[in-house]
Amino acid sequence: MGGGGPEAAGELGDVLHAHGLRVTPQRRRVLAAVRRLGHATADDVAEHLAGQAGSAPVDTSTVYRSLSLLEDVGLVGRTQLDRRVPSFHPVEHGGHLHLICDRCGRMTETPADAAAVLAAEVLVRDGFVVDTAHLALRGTCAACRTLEETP
Amino acid sequence: MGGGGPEAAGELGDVLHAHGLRVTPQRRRVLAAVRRLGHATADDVAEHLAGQAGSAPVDTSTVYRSLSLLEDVGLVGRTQLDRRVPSFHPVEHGGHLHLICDRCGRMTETPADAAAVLAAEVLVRDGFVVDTAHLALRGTCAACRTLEETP
DNA sequence: TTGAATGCAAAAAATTTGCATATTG
DNA sequence: CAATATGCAAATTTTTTGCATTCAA
Repeated sequence: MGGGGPEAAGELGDVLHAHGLRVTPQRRRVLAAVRRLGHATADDVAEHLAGQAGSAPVDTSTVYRSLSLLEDVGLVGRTQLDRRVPSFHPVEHGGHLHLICDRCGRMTETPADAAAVLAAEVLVRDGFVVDTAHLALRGTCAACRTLEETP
Repeated sequence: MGGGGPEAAGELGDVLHAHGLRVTPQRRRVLAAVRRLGHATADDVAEHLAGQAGSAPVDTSTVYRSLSLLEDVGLVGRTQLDRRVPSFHPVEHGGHLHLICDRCGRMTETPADAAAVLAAEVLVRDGFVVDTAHLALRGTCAACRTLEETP
């Protein structure tokens, strides 16, 4: 059983379709790799796929192209975990961060993947799993900042 | 206004000293550039410095070395704003993040620079300045995770 | 069928490194 | 002075591109 799950494939198809793009085994495999690895560099993904017995490796250029494309459609995010190269991570749907302005009190939302790096870093450093779905950030919003800077 | 400010130079000296490193004009200028630009790629920094009349340009390799070093000592952070290359941004001092476990309620601290990326991203995307000094993250701590996974 | 996607190979970026020389502490 | 940092040039590593061929819709 298990492993992958049909809804994942369906989701990929839906999303790519919605953007007028095609579903190919390479794209499926690249996405699966990112999900499997949690967070991985382009090279990690390529290596992972190359190591899969029974399937042909996926060309580096295709890996890059797929990752960028998956990023475009919002299925993966890109961050800087390693100091050198960016790494990619699956974007879990559903969450937004809440931005709460301490001046005007207004609340805005921003995609949760902004916190992916933070979550990853805190996980590595402290073993703490951040609940990004319920993350509220306090600070100063753009409007209030403008007001402050032009008195 | 003012720009720059003497405390900045002092800070740089203190921090580098604390790490047994030397203060050089190049490092000072690279840091100043990052602070001036807000967020910039290595290339942006090099270009910015090259454009300063009266001072010699700083070699690319020195820019890279300085940025990495400044990152090591915590004065700048690195993120992936652009899709291609990482960008660097000044790290504002001041805090630790609070990690609050929803299971056991215990609070831990972790260096604030973990949130630098998040802050930079939210700033660019939403124009919202996150108050990282007062940032509390909720989630599950390492200890509780272990308990859950081995019932 | 038919345009989009892949693989391959080569090019373009980006980042790092070795070493002589200049500088900092 | 002694040790560290810079600049320069070359090497690596990472990412992108052009094009013929293959494949998904």
